[in-house]
Amino acid sequence: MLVRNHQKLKDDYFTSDVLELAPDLLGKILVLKTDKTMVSFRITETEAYRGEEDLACHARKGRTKRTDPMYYPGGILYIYLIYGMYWMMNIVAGEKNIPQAVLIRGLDDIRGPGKVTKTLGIVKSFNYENLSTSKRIYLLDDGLQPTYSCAPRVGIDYAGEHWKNLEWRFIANPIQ
DNA sequence: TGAGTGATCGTA
DNA sequence: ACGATCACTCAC
Repeated sequence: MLVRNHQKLKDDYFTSDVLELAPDLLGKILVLKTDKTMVSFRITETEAYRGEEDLACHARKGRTKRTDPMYYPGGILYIYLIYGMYWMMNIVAGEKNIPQAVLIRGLDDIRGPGKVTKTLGIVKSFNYENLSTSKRIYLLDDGLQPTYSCAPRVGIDYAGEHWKNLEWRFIANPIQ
């Protein structure tokens, strides 16, 4: 059996542009620790939200209390509630003051961003959590880079034709 | 196909 | 202060 080197992903990795980071996160291993348990899943689906000019991005209205995490340097989490029911988990990307984030839409056999957070127990308290220094959540790279396909982003009809049609959703092909 | 649910933000 | 909006899911 091939033994791979599991490398924890650090700050620098996350400051690249969201259009590089979002597809690159496919295949990375998300690790979540509680007092007694540790679970891990591979990331299988992501979506990119890119700056104030992106009319699908929350930051299109500028920096507010809600969008504040996106203006941090890449590597922290941006967590928010949608439809009154579902927590969404995003990994902030890019340099400081450039609001970009990657929505985690799927892990292994978990499809849908609401199910992802429900399964992992991700709630508002994970907002601003730093993936490089956190003891309870971080990412590992074991070198696997799945091939993937692209598609338009979901649930952003309000963003207008241009932004709606961009294929900024990345779906990993099943791992052999 | 539409009900459920509540934080957020624009308009006052 | 109120009301519209919303990176969703599940049951019909």
